[in-house]
Amino acid sequence: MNWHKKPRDSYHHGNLRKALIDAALDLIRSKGTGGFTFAEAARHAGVSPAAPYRHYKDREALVADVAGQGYKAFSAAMDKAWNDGKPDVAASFKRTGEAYLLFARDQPAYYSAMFESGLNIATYPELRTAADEAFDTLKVAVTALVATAPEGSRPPVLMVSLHVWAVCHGIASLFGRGDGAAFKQPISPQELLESHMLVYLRGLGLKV
Amino acid sequence: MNWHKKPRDSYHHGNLRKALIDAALDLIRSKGTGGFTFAEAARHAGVSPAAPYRHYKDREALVADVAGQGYKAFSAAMDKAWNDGKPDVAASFKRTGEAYLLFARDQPAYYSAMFESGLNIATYPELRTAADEAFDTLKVAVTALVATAPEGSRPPVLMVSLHVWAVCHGIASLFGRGDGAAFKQPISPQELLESHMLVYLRGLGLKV
DNA sequence: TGTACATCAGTGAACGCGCGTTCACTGATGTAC
DNA sequence: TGTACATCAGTGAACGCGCGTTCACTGATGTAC
Repeated sequence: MNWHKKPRDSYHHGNLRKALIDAALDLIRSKGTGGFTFAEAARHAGVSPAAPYRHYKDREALVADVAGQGYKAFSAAMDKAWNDGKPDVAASFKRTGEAYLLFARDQPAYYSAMFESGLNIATYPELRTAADEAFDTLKVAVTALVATAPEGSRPPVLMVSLHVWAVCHGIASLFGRGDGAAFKQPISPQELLESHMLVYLRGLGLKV
Repeated sequence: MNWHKKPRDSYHHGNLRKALIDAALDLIRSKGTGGFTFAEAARHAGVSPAAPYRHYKDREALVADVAGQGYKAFSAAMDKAWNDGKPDVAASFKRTGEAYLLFARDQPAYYSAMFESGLNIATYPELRTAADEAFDTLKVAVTALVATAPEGSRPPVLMVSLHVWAVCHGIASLFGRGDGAAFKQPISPQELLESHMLVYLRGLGLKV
């Protein structure tokens, strides 16, 4: 974990932006989204306090970039889990929901930056776009799932997608955090999600 | 909104703790959980920067107290909505879920302090207790709801309670915030919760 | 009821520190010819 | 291929400022007798 102390081999850093994001992730993990300064991130990345200004207007812009990268990683994880619905829709759908929980558990710093940093969506519209992209994967999965029902008795995709998103997010946020903030319960997040989806899909009349 | 500028009528403040909590709520609302300093809260409350130390060890202790008060207010709102299951269990249950959403919408500062301040539950065990108290109301409601099913086909109360908690929390966090952080959708939080519970309860075999 | 005294809850001045931000600078890299 | 030059991405010193925290203090309140 001493990567940030490694002396640079040249005057130029090479990839300071990435280094700053990594530093921010480290600091968010240990002190929370608002728990570090711009100068601290620079120090962590091994550069002078003036260097970050070449890449970000201010500390918030850095956090926003972290959130953006988080959405990208999240989107990729969801895509990978869905895997175009192979080998079958039911299994892929389940994997996709689990990917949501795993991301929250394994990447709590990204998760915090994405959902709890209090960044105003109006100020950073690209965050909204990035989030929508991840949500699209979920919608694709739900569309495929809903299509297994007989025509005429298919529930609306958007509604179902939002339900699924909400329940994944609720379970992940409350019970499935990788850090100390979790309200731990005797039932695991994975079990909670699975049991919920079982009941919910039965309620939709879908046999999975 | 100039209450904090009102000169005190005596040397003693009278209720500085409450004033500091109000100041913190104000600041959280405009700048986020981590977006203000201890000195700023003091200034906002109209006292010297040394005064808060009579009541709190540090800034974090103040935020923790805010979260604690938030849980109390939340618990009270849930209790009031449940109203001992009157006039009937189905209506009360629905009201209780809606109370969750309303709290998140109308008290975003409390909501942030409670769920997004990154306070470590191990450091402030009283927060866990306060949260459990609010959750208890939900469990009471679920118990009554489940009891309307024929004996032998009743789903486990804890599981259902956690499902309901998660979905309320997910909807509130993602779509139902009173501040700029909401991922607004064409379906309202209230509609989302209602449609979800309709499907979910059908899946449980409960007629409501 | 009056008084003496302990305790409580504030003041305000002081301190060192680190932060944000600017600046003129410089080393490294890319490119036109 | 060599060279001149523009641009890029850093440095490091400097600044003023506000923060956190401590301290001796003091005004207000509560209470024993």
